[in-house]
Amino acid sequence: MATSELGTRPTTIYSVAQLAGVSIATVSRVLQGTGATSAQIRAQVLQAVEDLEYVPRRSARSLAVQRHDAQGLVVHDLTGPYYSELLMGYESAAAQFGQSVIIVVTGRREDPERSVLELASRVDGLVLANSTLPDDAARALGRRTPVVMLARPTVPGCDSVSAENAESARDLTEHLLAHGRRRLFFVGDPDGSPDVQERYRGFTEAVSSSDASAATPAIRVDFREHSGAEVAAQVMGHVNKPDALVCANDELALSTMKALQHAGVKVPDDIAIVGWDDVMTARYVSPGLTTVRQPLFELGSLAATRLHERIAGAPVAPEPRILPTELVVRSSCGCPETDDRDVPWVTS
Amino acid sequence: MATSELGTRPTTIYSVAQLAGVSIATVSRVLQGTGATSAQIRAQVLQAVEDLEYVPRRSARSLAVQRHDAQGLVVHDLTGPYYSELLMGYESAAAQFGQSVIIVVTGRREDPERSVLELASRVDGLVLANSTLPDDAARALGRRTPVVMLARPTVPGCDSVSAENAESARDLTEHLLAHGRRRLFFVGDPDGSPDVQERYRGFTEAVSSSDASAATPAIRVDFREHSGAEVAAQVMGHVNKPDALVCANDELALSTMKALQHAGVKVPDDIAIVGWDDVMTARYVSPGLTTVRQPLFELGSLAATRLHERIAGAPVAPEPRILPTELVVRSSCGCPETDDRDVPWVTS
DNA sequence: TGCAGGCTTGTAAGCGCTTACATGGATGGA
DNA sequence: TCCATCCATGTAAGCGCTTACAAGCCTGCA
Repeated sequence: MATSELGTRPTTIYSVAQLAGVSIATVSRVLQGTGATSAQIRAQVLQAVEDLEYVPRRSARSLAVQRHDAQGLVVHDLTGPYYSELLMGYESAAAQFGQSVIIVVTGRREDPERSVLELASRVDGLVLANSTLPDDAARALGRRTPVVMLARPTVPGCDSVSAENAESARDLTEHLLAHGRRRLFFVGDPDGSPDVQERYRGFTEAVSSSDASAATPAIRVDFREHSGAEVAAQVMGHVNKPDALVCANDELALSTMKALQHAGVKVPDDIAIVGWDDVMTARYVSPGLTTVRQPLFELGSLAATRLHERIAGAPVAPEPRILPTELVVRSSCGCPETDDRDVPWVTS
Repeated sequence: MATSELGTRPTTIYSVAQLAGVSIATVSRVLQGTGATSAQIRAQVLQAVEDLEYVPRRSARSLAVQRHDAQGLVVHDLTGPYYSELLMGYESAAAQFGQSVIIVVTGRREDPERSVLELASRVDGLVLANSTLPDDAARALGRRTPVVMLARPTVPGCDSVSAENAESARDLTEHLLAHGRRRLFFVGDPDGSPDVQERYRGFTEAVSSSDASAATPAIRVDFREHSGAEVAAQVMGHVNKPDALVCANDELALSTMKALQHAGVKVPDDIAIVGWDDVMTARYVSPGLTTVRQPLFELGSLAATRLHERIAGAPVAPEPRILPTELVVRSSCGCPETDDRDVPWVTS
């Protein structure tokens, strides 16, 4: 019955020990389940814990055992469906291991590197998503604490997990080629993130091993929704209009599609459009957006798992873990409108 | 140049003190900026810190000062655009105060209450979103540590921040009534969350102060996208079909709209549909979804700020803070299709 | 020249927990 | 009946940091 005022902090292991009539070592042992304890004593201690509503201070434990039971997740931002899925997967796996997750968003920090360093001092390991820290900073960090890179190439001393990109880019591009498209543009900035870079690579590989032509370089725009108008303008102004656009992600693809349609362009008849991520909107627009689904939840969960293994002492994996992706064909690529069967609002 | 092996943990305040030739107290003082220090000594210490790549252990500091410089954010899940915006706002504000944020998702925990308790022991305060913990648990927590309720009515001893609901529900409903709609259904489970409950209240108030009729009780379905088919089936099977649906959120509204359209119903001609949240998809579907925009980023940021104030010693606010929402009129309500001006893909 | 008072720095006592080691009582075999 | 063992518990030494207090030095004024 600890009706302690807020601000009073009396309930420590000492209070419990005193109430239970034992030493603090015994309390610790029954709470941790380490060491042998008699049923009698155990019951007393547990009773005292309950009466006092005792919860051990984490910081004291962390200091004593030199472990935080926490993981740090560092991302550049949190916008869009990409990160919420990822985060769900991450938190879910971490919870299973009894790990807390502390998240820092570097995009809004004045000094990301010191935020991360400071984070490192309160966790047992870190997951670094792309565009958060430069490689050398990541490597330095990797010398200090376990780190796993997310959606980003490995650096020495760090693990890496990501979703497949180049191959699905090839598939997607070849799909467009099979539809007879011959003037393909890539939309997105390959220097913006490793993901986009890989997608661009797959795209160019597929195009150059065909008789089609691609606009080189890509239409370099920011990842986000607001870029659509700009892309449409560039496309419309081009002397030799494309007949297909491979966009670096769905937000880009969708806003471009809308802007184009707004300007009177028929999608996919005049221009086919495809993207990445399979966001919710992709199945709601008309035509449905052909895209690539990434196993985001699994990716997050894999990152947490790998980090946990590293923390537990596993060595750095020599090879990056790459999760397969899945082509989701709808009709923005030129395929016929399907009679939605895999869509949440239709009972099968 | 600390090329320490991973696993060696030698760099403590003692190493720094030794290298700089001072006492640990002095090191602590220059690092904290507390107490007077001579420029000479300060430079030596800073140099040693740099050479050793020293970063203080948080747990030791936390133990000593009885503060974590961390806030806990407890949410039920993380799906959808709702939470990513909120989280962005939260993290952003917390970062400004130098607070870390630890997040726990109760939806996937076997024992939410003890997860939160355990969280409480590593932060200085908590924000509890709706559907995470029962009121009595929240109140108990509020006696132990500062807590701010998010999108959820206040309980004694806790603060509360949320977005306006009932009033915008009234506005939305009256808007539908002004379009001549007379058989309005509410879709969503008022018992599911305080938000929905308030929206339902606003809805019924507006309907009952008009000559329209409402189906009572509401069509009670889960918040999520997959419920659309079920709603459509119920609507279609109804002896006296509605001419307008007020849905508890956009996912529900959108999937219902799709399912209805799939069944040949014209939206908005046969049935008008409106929702809540203004998710990305709302502006991409056809007809555009009329909805209510909540200031999610601000809400998150406000929660973090209020919690920070509480931690700093401010008393519990007597009144909940309620952020205004905004009606976003598109055409699913029966308004004419606008020539999109406020939409990201159109350059104004 | 002597001493009060102001600065800078060091000393040491915690913060609350874990755990190696010491201790004492009960147990069982000779 | 005695002693070696084992088991349950207590004692105390940290973990790495902060901070109240003591101590030493220098300055300036009487």
